[in-house]
Amino acid sequence: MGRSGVARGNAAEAAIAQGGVELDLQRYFPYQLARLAEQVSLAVAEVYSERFALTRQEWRVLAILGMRPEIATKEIGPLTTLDKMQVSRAVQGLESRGIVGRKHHPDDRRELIVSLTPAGRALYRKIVPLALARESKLLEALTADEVAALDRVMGKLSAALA
Amino acid sequence: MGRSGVARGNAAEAAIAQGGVELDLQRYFPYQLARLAEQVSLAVAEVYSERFALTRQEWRVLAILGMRPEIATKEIGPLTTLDKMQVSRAVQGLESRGIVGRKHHPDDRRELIVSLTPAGRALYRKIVPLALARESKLLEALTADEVAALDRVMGKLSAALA
DNA sequence: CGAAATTCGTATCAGATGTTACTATTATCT
DNA sequence: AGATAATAGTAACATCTGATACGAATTTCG
Repeated sequence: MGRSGVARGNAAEAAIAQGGVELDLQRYFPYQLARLAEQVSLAVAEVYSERFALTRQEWRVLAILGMRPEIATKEIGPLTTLDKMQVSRAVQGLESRGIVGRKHHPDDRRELIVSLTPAGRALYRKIVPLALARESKLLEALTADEVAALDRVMGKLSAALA
Repeated sequence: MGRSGVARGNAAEAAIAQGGVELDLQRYFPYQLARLAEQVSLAVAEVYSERFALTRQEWRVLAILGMRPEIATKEIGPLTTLDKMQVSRAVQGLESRGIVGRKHHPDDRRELIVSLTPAGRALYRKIVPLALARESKLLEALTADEVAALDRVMGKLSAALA
């Protein structure tokens, strides 16, 4: 029988010869995923960051507000995967630039209700088509079947982790 | 004819009635991907962070060193997707704990050559099986075909972005 | 050869981020 | 009701991170 390690690279073989297991970072799924997510994040950030000076957190809050005319601050976290401090800072940033307004909930004065200002809504209308176009451009690299498969598998993985 | 927006949710319909396009963050691919990557990153960080007090950057450098007995610092960045400052700090952190050693390149004293110490190699041998097991556990949620498809599609997307 | 430019790695400082603790308000429990 | 606990949001502090600039070593080019 042939010696072991025939199908592996030299480094792997060397590691195994030393009695160890080895890990190829380039083929390690968590690393691949982190790298891809970083690339995509950078590509998308061009849309909201460079042209509109929004942070990623502010952009997420803005996206949520586009669908919900009014929303309690405490609801934003779960919807955007931001912690409450990140939400607080993002909303403050948006408010300081006149993109959102805040008021107290009438029945619970601890809560703040956030909504887009007219300027905020105008910004939203400008930015969303660009963001959607960027998404389309990214996914153009794939066939429709591949996009569907990716979507399904990512959902499955995400659900398994939750 | 029915009015438009029949197949959409109320929020979408409301946005469209206002003449705007809308974006559902939960279904926006870049957000889904970022969220999944974050979940996976946290799951994997349990392995190296909690038990061995390594940062993500240090873990990546360690992973590279497991395959390359010696490596120039300047090569680490491209292999790990870290910038030179992150590499510098990660290597310093590893050195301060006796996990790696450094020496000058004999023919170019600007460069530093990094290698695992015996303690570093022992750590590597302990940690890699755990990291691989964690990867397997994550991917258990998928069928073999799904894993293959995911790998292929991620590679395709990543290549298109590079 | 010797000045200028380039490369490698790091110090330094500014800004971003996470953690803890606090204030204000409301809910709960006796 | 009144004390106690819980919740929403933020301030304050410590830490992490990124950008710039620098010193040391080497290379390039006049």
